[in-house]
Amino acid sequence: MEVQVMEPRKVRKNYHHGDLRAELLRSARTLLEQQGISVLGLRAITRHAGVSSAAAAPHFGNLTGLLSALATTGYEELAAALEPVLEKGAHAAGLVYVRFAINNPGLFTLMFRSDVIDRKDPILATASTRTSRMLTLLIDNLKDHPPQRTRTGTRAAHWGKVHGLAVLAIDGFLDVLLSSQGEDMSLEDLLDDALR
Amino acid sequence: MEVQVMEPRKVRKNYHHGDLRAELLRSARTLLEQQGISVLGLRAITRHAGVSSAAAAPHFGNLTGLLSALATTGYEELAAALEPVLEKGAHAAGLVYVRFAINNPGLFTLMFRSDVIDRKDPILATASTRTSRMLTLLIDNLKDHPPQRTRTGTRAAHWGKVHGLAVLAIDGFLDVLLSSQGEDMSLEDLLDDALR
DNA sequence: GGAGGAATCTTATCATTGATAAGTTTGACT
DNA sequence: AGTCAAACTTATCAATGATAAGATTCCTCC
Repeated sequence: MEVQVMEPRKVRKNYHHGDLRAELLRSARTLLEQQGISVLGLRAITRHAGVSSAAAAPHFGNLTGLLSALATTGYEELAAALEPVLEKGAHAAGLVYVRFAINNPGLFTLMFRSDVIDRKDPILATASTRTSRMLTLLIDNLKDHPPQRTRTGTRAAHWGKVHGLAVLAIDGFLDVLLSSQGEDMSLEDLLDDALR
Repeated sequence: MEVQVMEPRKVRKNYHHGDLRAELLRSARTLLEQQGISVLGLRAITRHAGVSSAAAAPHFGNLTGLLSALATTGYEELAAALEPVLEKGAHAAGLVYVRFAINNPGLFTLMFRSDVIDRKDPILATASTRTSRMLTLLIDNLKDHPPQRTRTGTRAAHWGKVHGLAVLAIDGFLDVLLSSQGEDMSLEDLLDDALR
């Protein structure tokens, strides 16, 4: 239906979009969440944005550049969502992490698809390490003292659990777990339980 | 270098390979582990097997069919690796799970790439559910009683942790965790610690 | 044992993709 | 106003997966 907020800046006749870079990222994200990662081609994105298929090159170079930029926004959003709960303990933070994944399954998946994004892209690398540093910081604030573990072990254990739950939730395996069991339990309750 | 064991059955002149189906799966797996999932095209696989690019169609239909069959062998191998430790507790089983992922990173990744495999393929679905049933069975045998959890919650928590560690290990994030910390610790030790 | 029929494999072709060179339009700066 | 660089389009290329048509081989039934 092309919900198009009438943009006040440029008239957008033919050439020169105004902020094509941002709109390409928007289009890509919409397509990503609506139709999945497999349709996320250069032509589909530019078509959705209403420009020619070569219009992305000046802004992103190639498809990998565009997807890397999109993944970068994902890491930034995740970090922003994590920040308010930094002091609230790992349980709350785990929920935020998994909820972000469930609410943005395409984007979250893209963030860990090293075959289509360029991890050596400096901007992406910065955002990525910032987010993971935030995560380890968060885990280190943990109240329940490590029983017999290395600090690194504790970090891996928690991040692993949270990340695994996120991935399994996106792939539908948690729903399978839920429906195979008789107990009618919401996914949210299951996560709350598993993250305890 | 094309290490080619002289096959005794068919002479393999031109037509009729003998067991092309198996060889295509072998070629695909080799390429997958050697060069990553992004080069796993129909043409690359058939080229590696020394046949024409249309030779896979009679056996697998299309690329998705081939990759689904390959993923199926992955689920079967994982189940076979898990079976001997079924009684040994969740710690040992977790190690087996993650080791399988680390030793077969491409295959393991493919097994959870729902965009390139067909989860509705009956054979794949059978192998997949068999493996996950084995996993839940294994977790249910757990010694450490669930503290305050639903059984489903315990299953999700354990599978999540193990799967998350596997994924993070493949993507190199655990190495980052290890190297950022001063403690020189092997990945194996880290996993052993985190899975406790 | 040979002949037909079906399955396997090849060749040729098509639509589609990402990349890129060359040309056109626009905005910015002097 | 005039110039120049950036943004955008058009046209084209090599490569991909799919598939139809043809060649080869295996297998079964007479």
